[in-house]
Amino acid sequence: MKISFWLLDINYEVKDKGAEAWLWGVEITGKRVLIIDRDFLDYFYAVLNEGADPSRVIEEIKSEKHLPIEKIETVERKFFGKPVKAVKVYCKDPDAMSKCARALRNIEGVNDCLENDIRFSMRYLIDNNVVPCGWHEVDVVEEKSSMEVHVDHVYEAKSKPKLLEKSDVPKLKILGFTTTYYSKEGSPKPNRNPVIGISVATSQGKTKEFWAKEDNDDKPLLEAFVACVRDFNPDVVVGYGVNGNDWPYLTDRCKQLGLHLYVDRTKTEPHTSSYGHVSITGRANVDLSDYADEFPEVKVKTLENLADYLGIMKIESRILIEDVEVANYWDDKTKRQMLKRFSLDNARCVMGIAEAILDFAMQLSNLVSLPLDHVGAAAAGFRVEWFLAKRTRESGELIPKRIEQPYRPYSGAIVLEPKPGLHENVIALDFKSMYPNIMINYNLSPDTYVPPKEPEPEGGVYEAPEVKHRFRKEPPGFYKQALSELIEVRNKIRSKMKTADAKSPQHRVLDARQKAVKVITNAMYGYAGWTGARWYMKPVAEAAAAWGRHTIASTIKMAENEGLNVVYGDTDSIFAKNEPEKVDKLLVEVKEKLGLEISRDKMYVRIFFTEAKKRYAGLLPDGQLDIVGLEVMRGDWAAVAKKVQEEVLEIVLKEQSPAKAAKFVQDFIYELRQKRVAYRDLIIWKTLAKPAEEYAVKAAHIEAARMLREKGWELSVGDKVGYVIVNGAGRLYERVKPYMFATYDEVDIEYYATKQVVPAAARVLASFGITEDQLLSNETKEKGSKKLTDFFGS
DNA sequence: GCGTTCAATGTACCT
DNA sequence: ACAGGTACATTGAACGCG
Repeated sequence: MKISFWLLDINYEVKDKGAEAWLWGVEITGKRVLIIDRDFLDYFYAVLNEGADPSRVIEEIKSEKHLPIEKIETVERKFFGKPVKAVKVYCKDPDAMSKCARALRNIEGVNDCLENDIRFSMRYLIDNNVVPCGWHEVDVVEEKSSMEVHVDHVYEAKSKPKLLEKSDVPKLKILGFTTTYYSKEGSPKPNRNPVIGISVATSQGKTKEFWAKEDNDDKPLLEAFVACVRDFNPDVVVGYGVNGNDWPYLTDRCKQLGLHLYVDRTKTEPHTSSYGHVSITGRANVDLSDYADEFPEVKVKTLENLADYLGIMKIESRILIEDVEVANYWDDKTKRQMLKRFSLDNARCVMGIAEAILDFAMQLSNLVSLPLDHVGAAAAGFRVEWFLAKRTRESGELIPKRIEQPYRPYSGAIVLEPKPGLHENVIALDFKSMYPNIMINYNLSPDTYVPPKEPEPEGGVYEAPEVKHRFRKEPPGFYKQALSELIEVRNKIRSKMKTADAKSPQHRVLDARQKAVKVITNAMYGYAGWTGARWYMKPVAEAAAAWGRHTIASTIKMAENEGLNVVYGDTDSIFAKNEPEKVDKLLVEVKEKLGLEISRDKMYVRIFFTEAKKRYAGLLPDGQLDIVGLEVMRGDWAAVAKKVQEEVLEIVLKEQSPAKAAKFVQDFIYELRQKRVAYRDLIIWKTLAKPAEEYAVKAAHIEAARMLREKGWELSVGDKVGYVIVNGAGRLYERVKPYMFATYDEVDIEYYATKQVVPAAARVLASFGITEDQLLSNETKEKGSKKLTDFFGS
């Protein structure tokens, strides 16, 4: 029987007869299925020394009778572009591969063993061209089994699944949840604090709540939650921060209570796996917090903030409850309803965010071939790496071992000194995908690099400016092939998108896919220079950067020769006074001489540069401000300062009246001193970037974190701490309090005036001769006194 | 002993 | 745990003074 299925999850089971690949999927009919493939043998390579005799090595391997080796064959492969002979060693037990590889490394003639570190599931996906979140066709027979598996059919595969062109996504059942723990003081711990609530929302628009009774006994609610999951039988389970918090907590708590957290499709419990994600067999467990980085505009990445940003639930419409307050809300019967509402709303937010993110997540999973539950947890470097690993099947490249390389810095891009002040009518020109195109044009790749001592190969080399690294022109390298394909695929998707209705599901899927392709394309250069990369090759990254510098420097020269006035530039962009005919000519000349495409990007009616690089603000034709690098864009300044600076920029750019802006600042400071600004606008957020003991100096946010810990609130690396500066003497770090522990009365308003609002405003206004002192003086509030406008006009 | 100076530290941003 | 280039606030030790 032939069936078509969409691959949701993969795992493997080791049985006496060997390992089985378990493919979990959704049939085209909508049936949920498990397909078991018992016909795949895991393997690794023993790479031979040059000139070694393969048959002798094979004899020796065969003599190692104690090793669970099933089959051996000689093969031709490539390693960093060089042809090598290797012995492919098949093992029945995937878990014994590393042991085998270690033993075979000692055999004479064996240079090294490779790919023993590729896990069975990934091996299966790569070798058989089976792709997560993709459709396949496979021959199967129904399995007569007594196994308790929560799907419509269990099949045994009678062929290898064959990838289909079909690119839609089946209708999936999604379940989102949030939890509430009860702890009077400090972070909840599974060994002492019960789960008092779990709220659930599903893709079918239903919600469910499980709350503890008066005795706070969580056993019944946990049992009810498990039953709810099994009953709904979702394909995808989503939450926010679930990999690090909820799943470990719930698993541990259930263990304490003697319960089984059987939320999967077999009867196993959630378990931590690759990249720290939690695996739920037969379902895709997706932690939405893994995708928060896709939204850099959101600075403090809480569920509430992300939902607000995505327009799912506006924060103003909500009652927010801090962790510190949860127990109080629960204990106070008059407030308990608010806590329940808060939790349910959060579950709805989780479902809303899932709907916004899952398309992208599935396309990313499909593109790089990491299962949906792995791909979010995998860092950018690993996503690129698996994308490349997947391509070794065609290229015959062996996958290198991961070797931690010593860090060796190299020079990167050029940033031009901006011409400070206001400029009218400026155009930004930029190279699209500069590094990827450079890597393609000059065939920069780990397998095309020609080390200095090697003679120039036939067919010639490209030699990078300044750094002089050489790369063979032919054949096309591993990176070039991958990048060309990515760029071509993205162009195809984008042209296809134009023919699809912008609101159609097809358009959504295509847009998600082109974003996934873009992310991987843009990360390839960084990957090449990452010391943790399997295909790390510093000369590749260094040469790309050198060609980038050459490109932008040449472009500036051409622009100036053309008579254009270049006012700024960074890496792959230049900003110039807009003279359309000259720009037209430049675009053509650059393309001709450099073989790279530069195009018009943003047009600025007016643009303002400070004296610093990477910080400017421009007025766009539609009236929007484009603010870059300034305090407005930063997450570590109090909202008061950011709001004032934004208003100042608005006045300066639109009305061209620094005096009016200065007046606004003075008035604002008056309001600030009257304590009329919202308390939350005074909070400063900073990330804990390392463990407490590793800090060499004292600092405000570290001190605030210490105070939280003292009260039992656990913080870990990567967490953001919100604090305010309070009245008192001494260093800044001696006058800090976590914002939930301080009151408005304690706040040191003068700090916010002199160290937040005024510097942020002065960053802009200093260019117009307005000093911090002038901004701080409140003389405009006194009747009859001279106003700044008297000095500067309006 | 005290105020000033400046390199080091730490975070977050830009492309 | 993709790269390097950059700004900026704050700390804290070195420095200068007499």
